[in-house]
Amino acid sequence: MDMFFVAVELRRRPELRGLPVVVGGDGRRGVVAAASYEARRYGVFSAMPASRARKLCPNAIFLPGDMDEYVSVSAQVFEIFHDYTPLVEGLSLDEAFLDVTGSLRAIGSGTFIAAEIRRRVLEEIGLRCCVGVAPSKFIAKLASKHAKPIATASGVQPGFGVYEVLAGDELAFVRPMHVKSLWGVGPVTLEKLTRLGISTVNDLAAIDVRALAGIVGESHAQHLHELAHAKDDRDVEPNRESKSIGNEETFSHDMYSIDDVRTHVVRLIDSVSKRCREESQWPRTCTLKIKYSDFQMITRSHTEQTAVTSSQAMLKMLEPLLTTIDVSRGVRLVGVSARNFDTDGHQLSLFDDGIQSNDAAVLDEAWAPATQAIDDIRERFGDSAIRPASTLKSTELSTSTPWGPRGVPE
DNA sequence: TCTGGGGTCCTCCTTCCG
DNA sequence: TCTGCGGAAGGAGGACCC
Repeated sequence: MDMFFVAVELRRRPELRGLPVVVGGDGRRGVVAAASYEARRYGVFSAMPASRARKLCPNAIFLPGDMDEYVSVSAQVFEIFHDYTPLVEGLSLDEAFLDVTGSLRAIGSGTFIAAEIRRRVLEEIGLRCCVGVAPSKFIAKLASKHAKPIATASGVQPGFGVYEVLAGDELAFVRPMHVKSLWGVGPVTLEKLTRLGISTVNDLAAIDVRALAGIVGESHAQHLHELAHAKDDRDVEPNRESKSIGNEETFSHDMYSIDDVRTHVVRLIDSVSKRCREESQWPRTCTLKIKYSDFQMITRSHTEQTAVTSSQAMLKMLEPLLTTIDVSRGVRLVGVSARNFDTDGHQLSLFDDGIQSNDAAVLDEAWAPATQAIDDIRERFGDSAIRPASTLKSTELSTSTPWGPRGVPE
């Protein structure tokens, strides 16, 4: 999708079309989540600190994000995708891979399907999208980038809309590109490759994979080597299971009190455990993430023998880890995540059954009726209807960015 | 004057256990 | 009984993606 978050906002506020519009970055510590092409002409792009974006483009209109609306619109777009193939692998809210191999005979060529999807997304939802058509996911991804409009200081050049790379043309397409176009080349890897004198995919393809492994590690080297030779045989996976569920939040002011940190941890646990239950995922491992005021980040995790889902059980796992946090350094961000999911729930100990138990799984079971009641109340009256008492003041420090955990009451 | 949030994957190190 | 080895699992952190 083209500038998805901004495009959704422009649907609601058409008077802003043609103006530099930025979504996100309205908080004291916010960053840009998406920028219109008009804003990009001034050098504003996503992930940029809002303060810098304001300097580059003082006329930009900053809008707070509305994640619920983006999720809803994304679902409508994905419904259209499913009219052409059941093999849809969502990459994010605004991006997906579609395997249309089985639809070619019944519907038409890849480029025909791509054009149809573009037409319907525009007519039915009012958003523009670009499509890359290619024999593999990696090349299709690059082709879709090739199809997008380009913003330059002199204006916005319209893109192709649909760009196809035919089987056999992949190498000719990818070889002249800069290595940073490849998946897996970020700032650190780019720096390493540049030191080796590698700037294009062609340069990368010429280097021995063992020499590359000495620089970036064996697995990463193999991955880059294959991409440089346009090899990518990954299937489109429509039902990829999530490996972890988490929430994190950056605060408008650093925290120096362990009680404040704990309050936010309780709130984040409440949100994460709720999502786990909604998705029927029972985690065995809970991780606490802390970013100090000097931007040093630490993670501390705990793994239980059996899986849990209640907030109380997760708190039991993280509470001892909280005592290792040095709050005197100032805590800028707190995050909680759950992983190591068991698909078949958890087993109960035979020797322990109290809600004061030190065993997280037993605690989990003891709290099950209350947890179910909480979920029922939220289902009927909304997320803000009930919350942990210890979190009643916890939103005071929160950033005003829209990217915090969903379901947090005002 | 600053540097988000939600993920995945990988690597390295340590610990435990047979 | 002690020691060393190797694999599995866990913990921490880095890099990357959108």
